[in-house]
Amino acid sequence: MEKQYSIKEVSRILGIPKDTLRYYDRIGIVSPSREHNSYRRYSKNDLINLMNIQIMQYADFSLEEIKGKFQFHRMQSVDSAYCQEVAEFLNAKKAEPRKKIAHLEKVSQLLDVAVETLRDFNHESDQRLAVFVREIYRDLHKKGPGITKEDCDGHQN
Amino acid sequence: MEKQYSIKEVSRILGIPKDTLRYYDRIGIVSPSREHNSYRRYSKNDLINLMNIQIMQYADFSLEEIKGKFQFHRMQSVDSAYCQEVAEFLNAKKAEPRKKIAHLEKVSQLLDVAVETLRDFNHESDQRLAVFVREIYRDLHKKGPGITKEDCDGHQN
DNA sequence: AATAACAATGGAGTAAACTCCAATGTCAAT
DNA sequence: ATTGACATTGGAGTTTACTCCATTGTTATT
Repeated sequence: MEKQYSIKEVSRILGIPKDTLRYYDRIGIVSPSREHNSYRRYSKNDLINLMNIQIMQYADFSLEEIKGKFQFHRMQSVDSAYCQEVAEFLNAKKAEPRKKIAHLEKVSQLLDVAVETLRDFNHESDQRLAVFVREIYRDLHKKGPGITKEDCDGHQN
Repeated sequence: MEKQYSIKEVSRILGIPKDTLRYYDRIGIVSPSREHNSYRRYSKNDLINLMNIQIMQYADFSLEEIKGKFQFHRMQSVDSAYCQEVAEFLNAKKAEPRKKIAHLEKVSQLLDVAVETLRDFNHESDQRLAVFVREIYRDLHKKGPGITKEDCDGHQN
């Protein structure tokens, strides 16, 4: 007979709060079986699913996506067509972290230059800061706002 | 006399919805002066502040942080002590995007390996996937959960 | 005077993923 | 039988940055 786990044990083992486990049950993400007294009994499979969910969340998948796109029992039974489907889904998601990294790299540079400029002002860092800010503005509105700090400081109707 | 802008003009120029501008006013982030009729009148300085806010948001600062840490008029008047203070704050923030990038890079690799493994299973990619997942688990709980997929699949009390 | 276009306000709703609470039920040990 | 630790539920609250709405006021034009 396989060991079953109480909600408290699962919480301790996986580091997921009990309330969160109940929430997952509620929204149908991991719904363990129940004892005669209506206490939740988590199977080892439930634990594996929960671990998979933790990994997915680490990878920035929403619970909605997790619920909609992943049926772990189908993956465990090595359903080849289904594996291809999931592979395609994951493949499409690969663009997301790349985009975020590109964004964060700009932020990182921006902070570097901003700190430099604030620490001891000089024309070189000030220029670089201006360049960054313009670049960000281009990102912000795909077409620039038609106004910049300089435009503002200067004359305009 | 400097030109003043109506809320609609500001919205168009900076691409910020009118409701958002009113919201910023409400929470005291940018509170323009008012006309006799209580209409908001944005000065060029207000516009500059709003642009600075857009940049800050791009750099993942919350409105709370923006409101609490940045007083643009103090920066414009080149208050040296204040500039140092802000420089220190920004400097401390530099760790954040770096950490996020490190995280996203792992996610990116994870997706790569997961897709590879799902597309055509082989021991090499499967191994690499296992290694990644373990690494993520180490990240998740600074000390591992004392349980892994393998532990689960195998025997255990 | 009527209409349209703009403005104001307070307050409610939205998203996501929890998190907390009160009331109640169950179980093991004293 | 009573305590304490554990469990259940429905429902409300949290967070952040908006976003929407209904009602009402203002301005310019017809």
